[in-house]
Amino acid sequence: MSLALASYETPRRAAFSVGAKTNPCLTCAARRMSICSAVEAQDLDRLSAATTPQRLGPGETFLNEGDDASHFFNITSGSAKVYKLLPNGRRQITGFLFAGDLLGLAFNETYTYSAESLTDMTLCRFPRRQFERLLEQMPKMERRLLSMASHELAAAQEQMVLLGRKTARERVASFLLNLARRGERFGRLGDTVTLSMTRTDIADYLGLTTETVSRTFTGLRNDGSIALDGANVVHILDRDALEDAAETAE
Amino acid sequence: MSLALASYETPRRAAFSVGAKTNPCLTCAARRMSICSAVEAQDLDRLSAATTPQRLGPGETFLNEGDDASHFFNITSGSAKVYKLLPNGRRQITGFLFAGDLLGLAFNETYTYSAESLTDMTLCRFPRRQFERLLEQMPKMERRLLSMASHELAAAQEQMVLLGRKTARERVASFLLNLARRGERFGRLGDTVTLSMTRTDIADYLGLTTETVSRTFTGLRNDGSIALDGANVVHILDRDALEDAAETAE
DNA sequence: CGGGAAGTTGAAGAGCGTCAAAAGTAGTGG
DNA sequence: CCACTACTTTTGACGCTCTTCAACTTCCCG
Repeated sequence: MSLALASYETPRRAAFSVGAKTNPCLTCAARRMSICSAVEAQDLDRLSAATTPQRLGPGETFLNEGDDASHFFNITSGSAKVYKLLPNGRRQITGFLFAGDLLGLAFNETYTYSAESLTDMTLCRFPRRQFERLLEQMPKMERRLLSMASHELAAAQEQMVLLGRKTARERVASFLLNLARRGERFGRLGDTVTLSMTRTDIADYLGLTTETVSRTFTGLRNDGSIALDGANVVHILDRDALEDAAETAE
Repeated sequence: MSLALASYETPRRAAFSVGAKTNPCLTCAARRMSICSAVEAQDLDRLSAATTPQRLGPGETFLNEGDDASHFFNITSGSAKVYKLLPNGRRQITGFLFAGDLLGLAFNETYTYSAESLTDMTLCRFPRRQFERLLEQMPKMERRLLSMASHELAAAQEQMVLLGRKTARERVASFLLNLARRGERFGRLGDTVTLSMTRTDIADYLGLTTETVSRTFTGLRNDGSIALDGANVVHILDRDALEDAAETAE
């Protein structure tokens, strides 16, 4: 659910070494960012035994709102969007997900949202019941999960402020800054952001239309706050200006 | 965070019998709705030993965004609003809270939102560290907490759809239906809703202005979907019409 | 009663959405 | 390498919903 940065290109190697003798979790680039970091080395085998690795190309729907919540997912590489639809086709993207993010934490019987890959993706897929049993046996992992859920809750509240009370310009500026911050947390430079989602996706995430998002990008470019290198690479030229435009609290 | 119904008037007796010999949790009207329901009777003493009861009148701010997250709260009666502010004074209410709801689940060092009572309130106040220690000792309670957090996350996503993609009329209709449903879950009739919050609060929750909320109420009344008995009591006359107006998924 | 807050209603305007078309970009195949 | 197509993005003109500003009404508590 956390906002995030486009196309996570792992500095280490790819998520799975399928068929390797060593536990794949040990070499998983996403491990340190996810719940797995709370799992002791000797428990990793039980974790990896429960999981099925899965590879997806871009644009694949791998989770459908309303379906039985049979599985729990952990993204190991790539990015995805999570969304909900209204009857007449309006769409709200509730989050973009990246390596380390979790998905399917539905304690309801059915998923309450759909998810679709944006890029090539790899993920760990756990049968839900089995995952819940593992949680009971690994209190540290459960605590980590609770901590991640509470962070997501805080992010969701921040997003409510954006959707309920910010102007188009503030929304786009906040969005870019969030992506930049996420990039920094994962060791990238904070002044360049690569977008793995379309303008329509951004619009559906920010509660705007494609046209307004596009116009707002243009406006920020004309102000000298950002520069666009193609449609998908954004250089932050004037961070202070962007932060003023975002009207972020704190 | 869950939407909810105005002025929780407990069908049993008030939350605390201060100074009683028996454990106050045993007579707590909020127990069955909260995490405490996952605590064995013999553990209730440890729980109640950690808590300080607190009483508030209406309009008291008991939690401030940015303050040290020193305590964790459990509402035992009454209602409150949780909100975030933007620098220029704009406000987004991220939720209305009622008996059984939790507050202060910040795994950050500081609160990320403020909270203010709407009515007379009682709450249980736990020092955060101590509460975390109790959680470690009571895995069932921790699991219950995780389940509540994931429900809140689903509710937050639903609210994002409302804020990002619904019209004023759809927002107000959804809001009223949510209150009505919450009322039903707590044994009240689903066709009358008592509002414990002002029009301004509703507006700040729905991402609108007071005027628009007021006009929308009037519109729904003129359609015959609702009737207003004073400003704070809403009778749902035509539930189907209201559900159509809400454009809820599913 | 009376005064202040909360709610309602009205008129005008702004910001964003809608509709339409042009420009840019990527993939495909001759 | 270029042409062709399909899609995404950008830009423009216009309209609508909701906001803003203002006045009036209702409610409530002393």
